[in-house]
Amino acid sequence: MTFKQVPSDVNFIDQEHEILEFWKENKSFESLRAIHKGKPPWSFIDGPITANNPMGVHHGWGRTYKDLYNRFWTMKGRELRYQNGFDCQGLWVEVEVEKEKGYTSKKDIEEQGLAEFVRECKARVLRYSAVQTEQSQRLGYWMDWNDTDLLRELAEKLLKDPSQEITVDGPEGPVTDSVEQIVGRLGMPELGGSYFTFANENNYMIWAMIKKCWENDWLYRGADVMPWCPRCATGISQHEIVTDGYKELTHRSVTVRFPLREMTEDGGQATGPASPRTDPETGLPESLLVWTTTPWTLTSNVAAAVGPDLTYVKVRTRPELRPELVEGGTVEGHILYLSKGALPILSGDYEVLAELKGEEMEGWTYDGPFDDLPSAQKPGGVTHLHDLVEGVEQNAAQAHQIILWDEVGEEEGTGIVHIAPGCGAEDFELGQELNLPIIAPLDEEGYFIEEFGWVTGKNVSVISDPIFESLEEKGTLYHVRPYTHRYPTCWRCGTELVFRLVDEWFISMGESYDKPRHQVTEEEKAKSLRYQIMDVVDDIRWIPEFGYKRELDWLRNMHDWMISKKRYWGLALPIWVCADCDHYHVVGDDAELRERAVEGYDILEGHTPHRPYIDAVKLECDQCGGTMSRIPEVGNPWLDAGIVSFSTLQYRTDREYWEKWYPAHWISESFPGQFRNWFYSLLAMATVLDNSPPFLENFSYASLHAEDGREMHKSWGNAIEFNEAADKMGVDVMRWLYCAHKPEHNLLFGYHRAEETRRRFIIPFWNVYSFFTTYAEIDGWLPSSLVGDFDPAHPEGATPPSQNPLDRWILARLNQSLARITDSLENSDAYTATQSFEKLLDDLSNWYVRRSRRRYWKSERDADKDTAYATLWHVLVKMSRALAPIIPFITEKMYQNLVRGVFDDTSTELSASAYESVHHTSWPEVDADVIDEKLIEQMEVARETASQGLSARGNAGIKVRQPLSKVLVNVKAGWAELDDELVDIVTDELNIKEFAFVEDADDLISYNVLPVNKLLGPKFGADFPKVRAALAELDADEVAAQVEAGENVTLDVEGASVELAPEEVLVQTEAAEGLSTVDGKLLTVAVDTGITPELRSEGLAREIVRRVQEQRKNADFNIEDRITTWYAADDELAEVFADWGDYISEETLSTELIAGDPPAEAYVETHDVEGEEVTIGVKQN
RNA sequence: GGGCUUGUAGCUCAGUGGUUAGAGCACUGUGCUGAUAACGCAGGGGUCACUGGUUCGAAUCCAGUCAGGCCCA
Repeated sequence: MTFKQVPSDVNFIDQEHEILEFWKENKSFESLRAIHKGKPPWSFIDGPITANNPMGVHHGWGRTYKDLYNRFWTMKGRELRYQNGFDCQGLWVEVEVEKEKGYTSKKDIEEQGLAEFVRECKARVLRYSAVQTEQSQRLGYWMDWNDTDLLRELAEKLLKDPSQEITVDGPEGPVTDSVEQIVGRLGMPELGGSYFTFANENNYMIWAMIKKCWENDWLYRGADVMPWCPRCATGISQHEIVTDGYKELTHRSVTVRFPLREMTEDGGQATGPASPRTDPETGLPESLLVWTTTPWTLTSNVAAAVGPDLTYVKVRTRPELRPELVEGGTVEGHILYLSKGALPILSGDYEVLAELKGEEMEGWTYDGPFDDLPSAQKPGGVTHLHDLVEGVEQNAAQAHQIILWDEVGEEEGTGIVHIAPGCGAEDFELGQELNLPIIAPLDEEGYFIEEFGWVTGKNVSVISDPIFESLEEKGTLYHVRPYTHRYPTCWRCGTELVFRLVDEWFISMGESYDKPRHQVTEEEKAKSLRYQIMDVVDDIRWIPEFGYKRELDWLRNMHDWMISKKRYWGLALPIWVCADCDHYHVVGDDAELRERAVEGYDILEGHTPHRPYIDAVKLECDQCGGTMSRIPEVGNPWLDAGIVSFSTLQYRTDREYWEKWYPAHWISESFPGQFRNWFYSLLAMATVLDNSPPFLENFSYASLHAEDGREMHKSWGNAIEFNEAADKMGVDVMRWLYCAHKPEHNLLFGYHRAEETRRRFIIPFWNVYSFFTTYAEIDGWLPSSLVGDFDPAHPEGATPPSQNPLDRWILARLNQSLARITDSLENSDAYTATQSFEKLLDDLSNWYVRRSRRRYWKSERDADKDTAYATLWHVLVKMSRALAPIIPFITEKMYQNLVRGVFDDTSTELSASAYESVHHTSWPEVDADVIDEKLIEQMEVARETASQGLSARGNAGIKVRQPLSKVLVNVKAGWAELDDELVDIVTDELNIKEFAFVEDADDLISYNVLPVNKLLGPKFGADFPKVRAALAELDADEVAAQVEAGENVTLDVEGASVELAPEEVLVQTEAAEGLSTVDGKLLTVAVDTGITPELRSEGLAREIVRRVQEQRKNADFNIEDRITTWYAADDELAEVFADWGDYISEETLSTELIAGDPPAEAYVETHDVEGEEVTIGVKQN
């Protein structure tokens, strides 16, 4: 048994599929769990992914981090839960199911039946959880995944017959239950697998949380005017609207006259339609000028607001001056009131008659734009929320008057704001303060309700034109203009939102005190959930650090949490309301529900706690004995996701288990959005339930964009689907690309980046491995020294001993890098880890192997060769094990060959039992003893010497193949000269015979002198530029000599003599005379460019060797094949063959070197070497 | 409008007051090679977003402006 030779060109993607198959067949993940069972826990709680569509490449980014740290901490000897989560409930699923079924409204859902709709939602989630599971597996994400066939089967059966009894396998044996209940128990200990937020336990755990809020007096039923989607027929909460919602839209804004009413006889204001108020001077009718971007709200006008301190103007319009500008309108003028700053809004000629303060206008009454509709005549207005207008006797028409409001500005509009308390949040607040009537005109789907006359039954989306026409008819329309603004839209379906008066349920966040946090008292804190959560936030490590500030900022500003939604598929809010007395009660769990139910529990029995079955359950009111029904609303989906640090950790059923796994050591999601969503809901719910942090470290990352820097959108043609990416790039490449990026910056993802990543890391790494196996197989080398000492957790064993400086150096670098990588990964810093790996690989591939090739290549198998193999094998095994969490496929492939291929029970030579998978091994240990800092520094100097030497050769135009006699090196202060063993490496690399250090660089260079800015800047201040100039005047060589001798340098600065100490002068070197010199930071390197006849002959010999090697390759010989070589050459080249025959034979593995024409069966080429022709033939022996 | 964050080569990004601002990719030239899809050496490529300030000296510190991203109003 020996290593398998590995080609350098390999199909990584096919290989990944083979490895997936290998893991599956061998149940490698299950074995991993068995190995680590009972070790100290490392708790990761997964943020649930919405199981509604296939996952995208942006999910791949997050899942790579999750898998990486799961694997890392596993290797560090911790036990993990490996539970993935699926987010299941909510509007997003409903919307997709509606699309699938071709539904267009809530009516369709209700007509088709809620029970069926909810089953469809569950089935969709099951189907896509299967898709996402398979995609995650493709990524190499090791989790406790469900059998995807079973998930799909459950989806089918659920639709066919949810009550059918089935038996499925669980970790502790088979479980039998109805299909519906099996689905409701997914993720529970008896079934294992991913958690699903629709699970019964998740729902009941939220009930317990809401009950606790209720008991703390933090739950309330509120009314508010909220953004509302008429298509989805539901309110959109603050969480949802802020980022995803706003769009730049152009609407038609309308400016309207509100005619003022005449004063009453007693000097008061008219409260009903009265004669129009006219200006005593001109006799013209007077109006307020009012502007709005939402014409439909004019139907519900109640009042008009002015800024008390703003200046308003009384304006006479003069259409009669230029009647040609008046299209079909009256040429008679008006008196208009508007704010002074809004004058530009006026069209046509006008004349300012007077100025007045807003506060002077308070109480003026006016005729509303739609007082002719019945709605304006109803006392209190029109709303089903009667509580809000209790005691309001006036109707809207009677209530029309000017009110004062500080928030009125004049940047846009007319400075007079139309107030419709049923159509705007601020309007509503004002209306409540002033006890105004409320007109709430729209039903759930945006249709005008009864009481609106001709408007009734029309939809808000088509009402603008009829409104304009009606205003035109009445003569109150001033003008209509396009207006572009940021307007909220539905994040799910894109429909423009309207503002609608609704009653919803809220969790109170408590007051946000207007003072620094440390001044908030304990009593204030006890009342305010907001500050309690902030304290919890303090106990968490946030990566990146600004996450801490973000979360606190959100908490300072957030409104009460609206937890209800008027939809169908979701958490059934456990709130029951009495039909008789309006008292409500919150149910804390299933047991309480069963106990208190007076009706309908039999209908729920056997079903999961979802609509419609849960709605059948009635309770008895403990206040009045009436019948209580559940409110129809379902819960906000962030409740579902936020409860998982309790629900999935068996908080209600096994407190010991919960204590073992709570809080999570680590959670991770993409930060856009999550500070207000998942992070927030986790924090809020943990604070309510346990007043403790639900996680200790939060690692978050930015957004994934396409390579063009824009967001990925299918319609833009720049989107890449996950499956396509995986099978075109390969997931190791994707994972490296994801990790080799600073997470707080947006990641640009695409095929060019992937190709670059592959070439930068994956391919060179594979090629080092390929190099090793090629020669180790030829020589039959095996890591025999480990026999008897083999530890499957650390299969590379102890650092192999070596006297070779390159070996010692790469082993030092390996362990130095590993120390840094370990530290980085412990601190969730994959970026730094990948940078260290890339540097290490560069050292390994482009220096260690480059310089060590001959040790593997030489013919005889000696101790040095064995040491070389032992070193490279050790480095490859240890390095690939450390890389395994990041790139699990390629490292598995290497492990199977490098370790498992030889340490096998069946092997006769190395009988030892390796783990089946690289992922079963432990995190490699740093061998600090071999980190020889001095050697690492010396090698740096050696590489720099070689680099400058090559540069010097290049400058002189001499090929590297041509040997030269001498290289001269001056090492600058602070750096040590090279040891002999490193000198050999440099001369070999440079192809130069003799290496000499020179004490001072005089012979190699000339000088340039500069002031040391850091010292002389402060010393001379503003005179510094003059000192610099004076120094430049002096002879540089002389100054350099003085400095070298430790003498002061004397300058003449505008007649004054100035002394500079040696350390105040910087001596720079410049290119040389005679030699080819390169001056660098550490060294000055010069090569002697003279070529003697002997050197020339040797150069030609190397040239010949090179040609023969090329022929071997062209002839497709194997690396180890022995050959016979013929040559036909004249003069100088013939001599070279004669003089250097042994060398040429040895290098080319030629057993014979024969002068003369090659036979027909040889592979022959004719070359031109330095103008001379030579024919060479090669033939395998 | 406020908070956080970013702006450096064609691209991706390093660079926390000091000599001539760097790396990788891409491009050009050249060299090396029986592991490499590579690699080495050299070259072209810069308004360090802009303006002002502090300083002998600013990509770096300060103030403001502009632009992008995230969050909030």
